[in-house]
Amino acid sequence: MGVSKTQLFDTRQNELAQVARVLAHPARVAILQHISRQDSCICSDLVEETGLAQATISQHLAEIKKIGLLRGDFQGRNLCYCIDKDRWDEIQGLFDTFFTRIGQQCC
Amino acid sequence: MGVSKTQLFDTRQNELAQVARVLAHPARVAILQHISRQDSCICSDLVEETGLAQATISQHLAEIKKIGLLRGDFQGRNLCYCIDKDRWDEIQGLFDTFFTRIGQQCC
DNA sequence: ATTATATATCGCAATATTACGATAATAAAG
DNA sequence: CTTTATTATCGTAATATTGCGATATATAAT
Repeated sequence: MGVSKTQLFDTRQNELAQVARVLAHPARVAILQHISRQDSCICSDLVEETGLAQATISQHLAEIKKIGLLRGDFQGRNLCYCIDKDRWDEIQGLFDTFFTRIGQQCC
Repeated sequence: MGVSKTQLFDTRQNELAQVARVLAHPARVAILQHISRQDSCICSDLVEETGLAQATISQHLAEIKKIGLLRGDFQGRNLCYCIDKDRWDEIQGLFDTFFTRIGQQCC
């Protein structure tokens, strides 16, 4: 059929999967790294940086926004994005808990 | 077009994305959790556990194997999988580095 | 208000993923 | 060697993702 049967799984499993999906594309990994490297946040020389089209970058940004990781503010002409640190730490915690629990129980 | 342009990104970015992709489905998260919960490893009552078809579970297991996270041994009739702890720790490290670096630099 | 620049959205094509039934392959038991 | 139980693979259908050109929207400057 081809539809993910999310109803078979619990909230935590679905949430982790949803967040992992955002990191499951190298462009989105690169975008997050690039945004974080700028002292003050950054707009979209991401297009130059990555070599992807503007529409494509905008779509990837939308995916990252969906899980609450981005905040955008206009600075002059430019819309500058930065990472929402609280949400970032929260998600880091999600992964850390997942990895640590399984790592302890396993084998 | 619809092809991920992996050549635009570096090895680390692609590796993280590839690993994240495996975690990007709740069934695979659930499978990993379930395998880790068994003292000795587990075979496939995963089908019962999840409610997915046997072929589907087998496919998900293959995805998890691709990134080196599973080791399988026959015990009697049953093929019992367990998590490769070394690889698990390695991947935990990958995510931890990624999250920590970005978390420090950002904003 | 108009213009210039930046970003988002739409529509489409190509490819990838998810799921499952059917079937093949594998390993223990008889 | 044959049978039985378990897991893997194949083929296929439905849906999702990726990417981009074209276009719409939004903000700042004039």
